[in-house]
Amino acid sequence: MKRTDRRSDCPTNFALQAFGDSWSLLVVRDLMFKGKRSFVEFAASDEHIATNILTDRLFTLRRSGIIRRDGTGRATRYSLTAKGVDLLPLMIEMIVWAARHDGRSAAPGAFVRRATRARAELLAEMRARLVLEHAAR
Amino acid sequence: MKRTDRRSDCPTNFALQAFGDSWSLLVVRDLMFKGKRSFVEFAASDEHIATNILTDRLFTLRRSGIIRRDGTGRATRYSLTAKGVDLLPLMIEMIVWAARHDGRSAAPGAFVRRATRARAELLAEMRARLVLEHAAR
DNA sequence: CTGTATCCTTAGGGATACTG
DNA sequence: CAGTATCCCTAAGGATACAG
Repeated sequence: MKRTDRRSDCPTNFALQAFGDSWSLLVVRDLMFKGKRSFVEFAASDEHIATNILTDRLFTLRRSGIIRRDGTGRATRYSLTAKGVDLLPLMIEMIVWAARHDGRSAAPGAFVRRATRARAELLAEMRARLVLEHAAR
Repeated sequence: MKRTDRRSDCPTNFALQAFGDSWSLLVVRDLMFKGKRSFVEFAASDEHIATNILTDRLFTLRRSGIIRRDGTGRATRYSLTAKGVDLLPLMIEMIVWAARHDGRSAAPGAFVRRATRARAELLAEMRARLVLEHAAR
C-alpha cells in the first residue's frame, strides 16, 4: 500500500499523504525560507536529493496543490500556492521543536523565540493536561 | 542513504530524520489524541500498520526520545516523553492545515477554530510577505 | 498480548547518462 | 538548465507464522 493510497478520514493521515516523506518538506523549506525557485537550486541543497526523486516530488507537490510551476524550459520557476503558504505554521513548529531538541543547533534566534511565545498560552493548557495524564498513571 | 543517515545542520532536516515518514506521526497522534497506549491499540488504527513496521517505529521513536516504554509483557504501555509532548504544536498545525484543505473533512470544530486564532497575528505578517513575494514576480 | 521472524513484493532512491 | 530514462540496489512494507 502506497502512502498516498492509504485511506482514512483522519486529518493527520491526510497531511501525511500529502507530504509525509523525508523530501517533500525540504522542498517546501527551500521555497519558504531560502528563496529557491529552480530545479538546480533544489538539487543543490545540503541534503543532495537525487534528480529523479526531485522530479517526482515536484510532481506530487504540484498534484497536491502545494506548489505551482510557472514558465517553461530554462525559465521554469516554482513557487508556493496559498495552500503551500498555509504550511508556514507547521514549518515554524517543526523548526521550533528541532531548535529545542537538537543538541547541534545553535541557540534559538529571535525568529524562533517570537514564534514560541505567540501561541504559548493555548498550548500550555493542553500540554499540562497531557503531562499530568502521564504522571497520574 | 537512509533518512536517518542524511546529515545537515538544518532543523527541518533534523525533524524529518526523527519522524519524517508516513507512520511515526500516526503513533504520536494515537498517543496524543486518542488515548492509545498499547501495541494492539496502535495496530488496530484505521491505517492498519503492519506489526513489523509498528515494532520498528516504536523502536525508532524511543531511540529519538519521543516516546517511552513502561512495564513489560502484557502490561507494556507506551507514553509520550516531554520531547514527544512538545510535538503538540506541530500536530495541531497539521490538523489545522488538513482541516482547511481536505474537502472530505467535516467543518472545523471548536478545537481547530481556537488553535487557528491563537497564533494568527504572528503568522499573518509572514504569510503576507510570502504571498506578496510571489505576486511581485 | 507483545512482540519477532520470515518470505516476498514493491517503492524509494543513488549514480549516471542522456535529451530538448 | 530542466528535466527523463535507465540500471541496480536497498529499504519499506504486507502477509503470515511463530515465540515468550
